Amino acid sequence: MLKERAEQILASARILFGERGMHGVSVRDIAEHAGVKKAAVFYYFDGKDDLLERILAGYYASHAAALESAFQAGGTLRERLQGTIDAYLDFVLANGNYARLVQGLIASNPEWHRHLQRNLEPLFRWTQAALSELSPEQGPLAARQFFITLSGAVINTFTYAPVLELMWGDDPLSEAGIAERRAHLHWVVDALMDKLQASQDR
Amino acid sequence: MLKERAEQILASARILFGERGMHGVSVRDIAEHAGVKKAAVFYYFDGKDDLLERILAGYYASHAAALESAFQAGGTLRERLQGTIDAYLDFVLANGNYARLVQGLIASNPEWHRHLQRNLEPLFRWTQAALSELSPEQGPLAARQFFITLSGAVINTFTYAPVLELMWGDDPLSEAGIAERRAHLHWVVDALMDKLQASQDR
Amino acid sequence: MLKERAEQILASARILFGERGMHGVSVRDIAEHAGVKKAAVFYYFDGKDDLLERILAGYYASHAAALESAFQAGGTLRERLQGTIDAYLDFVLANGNYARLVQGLIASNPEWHRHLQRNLEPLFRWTQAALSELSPEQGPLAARQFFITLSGAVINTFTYAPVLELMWGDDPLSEAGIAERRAHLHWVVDALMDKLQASQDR
Amino acid sequence: MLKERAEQILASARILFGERGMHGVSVRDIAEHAGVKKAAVFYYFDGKDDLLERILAGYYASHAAALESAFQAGGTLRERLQGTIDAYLDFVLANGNYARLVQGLIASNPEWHRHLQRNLEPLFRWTQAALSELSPEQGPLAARQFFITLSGAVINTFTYAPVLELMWGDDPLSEAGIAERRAHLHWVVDALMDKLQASQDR
DNA sequence: GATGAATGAGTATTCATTCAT
DNA sequence: TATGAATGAATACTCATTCAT
Repeated sequence: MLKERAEQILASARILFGERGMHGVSVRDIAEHAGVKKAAVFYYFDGKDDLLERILAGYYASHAAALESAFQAGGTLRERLQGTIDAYLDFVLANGNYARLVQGLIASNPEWHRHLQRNLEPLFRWTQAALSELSPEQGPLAARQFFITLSGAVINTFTYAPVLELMWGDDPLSEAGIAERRAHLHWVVDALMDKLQASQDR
Repeated sequence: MLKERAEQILASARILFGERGMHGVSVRDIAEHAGVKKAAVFYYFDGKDDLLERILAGYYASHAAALESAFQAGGTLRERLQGTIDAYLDFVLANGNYARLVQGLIASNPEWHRHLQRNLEPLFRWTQAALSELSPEQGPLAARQFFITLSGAVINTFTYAPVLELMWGDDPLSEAGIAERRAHLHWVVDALMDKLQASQDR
Repeated sequence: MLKERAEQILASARILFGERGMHGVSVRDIAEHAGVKKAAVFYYFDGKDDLLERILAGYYASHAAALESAFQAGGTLRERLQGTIDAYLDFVLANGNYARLVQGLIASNPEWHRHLQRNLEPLFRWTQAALSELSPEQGPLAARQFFITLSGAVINTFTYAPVLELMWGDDPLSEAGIAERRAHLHWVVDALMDKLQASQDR
Repeated sequence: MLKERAEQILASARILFGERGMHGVSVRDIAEHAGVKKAAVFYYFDGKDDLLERILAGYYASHAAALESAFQAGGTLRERLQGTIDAYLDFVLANGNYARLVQGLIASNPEWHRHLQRNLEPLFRWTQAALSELSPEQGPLAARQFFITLSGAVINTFTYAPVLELMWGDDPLSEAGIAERRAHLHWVVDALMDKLQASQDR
């Protein structure tokens, strides 16, 4: 779709924004990383904000697509939730800096909140729909609470990773690390579903 | 301890850094917010980094203190974990921008990772010690996995709040919102402990 | 080689650094003197240090070239020494602020010593080579002593000039002044050579 | 005369100005070096310029005194010149940073030229008086030419020292280095006097 | 389609100096 | 006699962006 040149720039911006956050990266940095003249960045894009917007748009599109198919897969609710967790994990894994970028943005750039909200919305709607059988609309077991808890559990895997690596010595995002984390999250979902269904049965 | 003027400046920095992240705030902003001349900031502090360092130091000290007493309280493991979750929640609640500041820093300023790690360390050690009875050293049920999951569940309550507010219309950090969240987290801890103990008994 | 604009800036820096020393001149001063916006200075150069470095590099290159041909000219040792003095004098004369710049740097900016040394080195080596027939390696008549004495005698002509002008009323760097100084230096070289050869003959 | 505190500050300023030049030293640096509060510097002195002025005044007074006695000693002209060179050398040696300070000032701070001139004046008058028997008023052998040549030969010993040390490996201002230099300068004076008297006799 | 040149507005930080106490 | 507090003005340097070519 985009010219090769533009894709190059976008890719560099994606990497750098993810690593150092929007404010921590200059257009010069992006151009240099992309092996392109600074003015080219402005030729292909409408500036730094545009760059970020497109990166987010790309992420959101594939993020939503990834989760949608998981949500809409067949099987029990539990299986679909596990599938969604897997899809989420796989997506963030495949889109290296997504988690850090969004988290950094959410935590430090109020001007992007509305933007982020628009794109978080579908994810939330799906969670809500998926859990509607078991989850009340309000209260501590409402879908929205699980939304926060589970997305926090997934996202933090990635945002905390560089700090945890310093602490543990080994990389939490290595293949083994991710496998362990995935098993843990599955176990957590099981635990939550067990209890949710138990309280339902009562 | 610090002079009134310095306290004033530190408070402003705490607020602004929390709202917009370190890079998003200029010394000028801080000075203006504090009602002080820009040069006064440099008179009382050694620059922006020093300011951030002191803010973090303050946070960490009270954060650690808050969690320590919870970890070391009596009662069953389950009660102590619930107490810790409560303490964590209360701490972040009382230190408005702590979560956003740290999360923004972790996600966008690699140069602060080491610093953050030093102060996350005791928290992790305590979790590990607390869970040692039930939790294996390695694998999906290792303490470190619960550390990520639970701190993510707490932290995200706050970092996602402004975006969720846009989505839900009501403030997730209102008294009611926090009460609901707290109940949810207690329920989650129960769910996890139930399953952990069940697998132990087998 | 350099763009006109850059040359302009460099020229202004050369003048101002020479007049007031590195620390005594701000980038603003340079920009104003060059009739250029301050940011343009940073567009063309990597900052103040870069500017100084290039000025020095330029000076050194032409300085070395000027002295080299004199050292390597034919004739008796005495003639070659006289030629070198002339070349030195002519060079400093043609590069107005060279002497003041270097002297100011040497006397007040330790961080530039290494840099200055690297470029003084070839000059010293040549003196040493030139005098090797007459001069012992060590002691009061070693080449290095003559190096200091003679370069001091030349350099001081220029560095002291503005103060001497206040004292004498007439400009030591006027054509007549320089002619007188040149004759004096030739006389001095003759005096030194006479005595050096006399002690050799004995 | 001055309070101990003031003397302390003056001493520190003397050292630092000599090492890094006036512009390279801040009042803060001086205060810290002197182990005194910054405001104390302004209490005892009228600011940075005043400090420099007093340092120079002190130097000049002792400089003039040192040379005066040498000039006015008995003996042949040659002996008196040698004595003066010795006195000059000894003075600069005893007043470590004098040469560097003055040279740095002369080469980079036009505003101090008048000041320096006033204090160079007596030195020049004495040289002129001393050489009046042998030296014509005008031309290449005028006293003023010898003034430049000889003071340059002495002064450069000190200003170039740190750079020459990098080049030679050993310290030109060590006891041995100075002894060699002193012998060299005596030899130079002899050479100049020999030739001057020879041309006189003709 | 691409870019070298240029810049206005901003950044963190330093510094000599003043002054109330 | 001293100094902590305070600051206006300056400093080197960065940056997103524009625009003529």
